[in-house]
Amino acid sequence: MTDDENTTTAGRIAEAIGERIISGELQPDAPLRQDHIAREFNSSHVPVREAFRQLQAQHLVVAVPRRGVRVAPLNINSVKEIAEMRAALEVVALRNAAPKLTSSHLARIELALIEGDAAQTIQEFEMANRAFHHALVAPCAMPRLLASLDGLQLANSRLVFAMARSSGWRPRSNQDHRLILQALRARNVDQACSLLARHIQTIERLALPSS
Amino acid sequence: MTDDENTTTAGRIAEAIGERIISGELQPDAPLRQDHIAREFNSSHVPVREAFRQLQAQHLVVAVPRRGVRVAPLNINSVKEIAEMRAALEVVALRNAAPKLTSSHLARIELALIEGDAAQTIQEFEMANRAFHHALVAPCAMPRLLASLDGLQLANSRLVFAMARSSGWRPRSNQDHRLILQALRARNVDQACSLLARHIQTIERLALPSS
DNA sequence: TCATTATAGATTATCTATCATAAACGTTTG
DNA sequence: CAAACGTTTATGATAGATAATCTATAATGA
Repeated sequence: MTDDENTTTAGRIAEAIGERIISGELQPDAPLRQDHIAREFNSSHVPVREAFRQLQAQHLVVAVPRRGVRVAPLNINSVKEIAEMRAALEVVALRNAAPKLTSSHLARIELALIEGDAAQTIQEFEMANRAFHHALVAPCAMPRLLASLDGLQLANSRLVFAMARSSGWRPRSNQDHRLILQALRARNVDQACSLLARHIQTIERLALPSS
Repeated sequence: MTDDENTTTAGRIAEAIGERIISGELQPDAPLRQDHIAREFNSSHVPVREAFRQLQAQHLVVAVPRRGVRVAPLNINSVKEIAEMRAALEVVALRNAAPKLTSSHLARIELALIEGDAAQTIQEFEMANRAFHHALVAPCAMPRLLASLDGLQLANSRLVFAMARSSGWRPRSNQDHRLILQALRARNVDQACSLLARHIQTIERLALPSS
């Protein structure tokens, strides 16, 4: 879904470790020892180091010279930061995607919406959520922007999983998504963008109920 | 200024190659052979491959499996893409930075402005330009957003250098920057944000005078 | 004849295995 | 508490193996 870098050993390792970090299987600040990982993936330390550089660029690990890499810490401030970045960038993307939206694009968006309704676990819900937002902006044909948004979505999922782990989780409504799709079907781009921005802020508010 | 990853060999190589790509010394689509670069930097291929992964994350090179990496192509569409991303993100950053701006921050912004006025070459101008925009948003204390903006600034510089190479360059006015600083001194954040967004769009219009 | 295809050799990316060095860490002393 | 020592670990070098790609030449067919 995100990247098909699974052609090289380094890409495979980066993808596998990245998934573990996002799912929470690897805890924040956990050290990643390169020869342990190399043994696990039946490789040498060279592709492992390449994978570390890739994960570092995604902000999933932090590297300190001569002390290796650790899983990136989770700090509550990044919830707001990521939400603000997503709100700003997804609106730009949607505004560029809207004129190119075909009925097949709309069908794909609706499919993600329906899958979100059917989600029973937080993992299923997050997968559908990512699919919805991705389908919404994919037609904009701005590769750099889409790559940024993919990274922000992954970082957001990591935060969602971490918070669900401490606060529990119950199925949520997709009413926001449904209204956005309605606005797009009505060709009301301004409303769709405004709903999208507000929707992302809402997610942030769910995360920080006190503020 | 951008990153102090010069503690490791891989970081040094990535920085050096990145500068060559941005300056235009390395042409788009030029192949980067890992053992040539290793010889040049008196290293083995291991840190070179790490540097490639880092440059790939910055969109400065593209890698195709089993065929190595090449300097990323320059396409005219990315001018608009980068301008839109910068406009959206810098406004977010400035809005978060404004409440924290001290007089020392304002002095640093003004210094970059004055250095831009004194710039005689496009290299000097771009350096001052980057310093201005960086100083403008740095106090927002949003590390992920600042990293994104740094990458976008570098990509923008690469496009500016490439276009100057074909169309020539003459010193430009910093009137936009001056007005933004004035608005900030007057604590008029809304106006500063609006001026900043328009300023970035203006740069895009300079790049594509036909549209 | 000309264009296309097949083939052989050279180049190169990718990765393994092993080793060397130095920094960081933990433990045991003085 | 602090210094010394051994262990662990990151970083990188070196050599070599494999396989994919590229180039140039030869062969084939229209």
